[in-house]
Amino acid sequence: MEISSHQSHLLQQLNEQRRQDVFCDCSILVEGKVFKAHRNVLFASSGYFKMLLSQNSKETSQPTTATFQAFSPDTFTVILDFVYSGRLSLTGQNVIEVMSAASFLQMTDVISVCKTFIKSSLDISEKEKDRYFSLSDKDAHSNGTERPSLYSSGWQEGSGSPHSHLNPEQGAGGISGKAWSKYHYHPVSHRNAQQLLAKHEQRKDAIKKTKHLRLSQPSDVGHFKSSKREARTSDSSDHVSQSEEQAPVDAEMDSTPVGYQYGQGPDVTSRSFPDELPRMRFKCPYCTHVVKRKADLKRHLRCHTGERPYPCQACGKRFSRLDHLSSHFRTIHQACKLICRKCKRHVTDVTGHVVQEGTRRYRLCNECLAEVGIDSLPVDLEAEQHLLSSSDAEKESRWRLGEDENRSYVEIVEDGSADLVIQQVDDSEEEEEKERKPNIR
DNA sequence: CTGGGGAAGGGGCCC
DNA sequence: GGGGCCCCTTCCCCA
Repeated sequence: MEISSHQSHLLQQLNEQRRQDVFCDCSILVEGKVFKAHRNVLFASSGYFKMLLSQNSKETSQPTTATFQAFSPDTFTVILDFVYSGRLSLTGQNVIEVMSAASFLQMTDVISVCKTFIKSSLDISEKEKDRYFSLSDKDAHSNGTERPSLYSSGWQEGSGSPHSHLNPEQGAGGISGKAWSKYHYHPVSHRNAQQLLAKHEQRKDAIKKTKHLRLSQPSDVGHFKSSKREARTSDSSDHVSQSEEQAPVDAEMDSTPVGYQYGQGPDVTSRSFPDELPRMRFKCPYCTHVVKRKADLKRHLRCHTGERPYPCQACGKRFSRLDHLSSHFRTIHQACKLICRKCKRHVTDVTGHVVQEGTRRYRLCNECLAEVGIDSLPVDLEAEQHLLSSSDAEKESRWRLGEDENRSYVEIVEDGSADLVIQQVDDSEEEEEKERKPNIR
């Protein structure tokens, strides 16, 4: 006969002991703040502590001290509260840090939930963006107060938030992997997020198979960055560089991202990081990349999630970054290089044409085009007429490509960039689009 | 097979 | 934090 309340009761008791510093035999120092805990609980919850404490098991008579500066006390509070309650207080503000810390501490359950949280938020974010972009209201973009706080609902038990799906009755049982299933985070579009994740991974596999193969080989991690980048990041502490050498890199989402692996050295009782370590560094939970700004990490995460929120309205190709889209648009569709590829003379849409040869597009003046033979080279009218031939007048007004053929090169560039319209669309559309445009790389 | 060029994409960093 | 620029690497295509 099993008494279901026993687990939660036991954990509650342990949590009470922790709060009252009863039988606590482990001190964790995070940026100067001391957290008291029980070794056996930490051992059971964290791969990092398991390794740390197992190597220190012979000295059980002495209290263990661990020191961290890789994450903030607030973040560790969230982690420790989870360890002792099974409840993870995730918010949009802390999820990156919590995931990074969980990666560090090798708490796979926490990582999984953080992943789901991020994925779901991205999905919600996309839908919200769609809504706002469809309004074509620039004010809505710039005025943050009008946008819903996508992460405002913390994932806390009994929060009453529509995004909170923790059942208070399920209380403290979630510390075991089996019981964890009770604590699935089910946001508005959890299922969509999972599908999105799977799709992103499939696409990423197809597109970047080579890179992933390289990434998945730890021995090659050191060659992942260019020499310049290595030099740039060399100011990082030993903490980072050592981790990059040790941590197995696996870009697959379904695998467990293993974070920093400390505690393997002789000094396992106390582990401090060098003081010169920048106070806040953001570690990618999927790879060993570390950035200084959260925004950079957010941008970097797109290369793992495969999120491409910026489609080119001219050709449908999607980009993960706005500047890449702008660059693509200027290069491909705006025909920045208004020179004849053969005679190098300046040409306009009147005096020359864009021709397509294989996958290459370039301009030839009418004279060179005649020399080469206009029949031998298909004139690529699509790029120039794509939008003009559209029946959508609004689209035509947005993408005034070649609208004024006498306009100077500089003018075209400047005005064109101003006309660049970014549209955010649902991923399901992308899949259909991908089928329609199989040549998109 | 090889080298050059174009394009994409990732990171650092400034505004 | 977002936008944008610069730099770099990688991949692909072509001569």
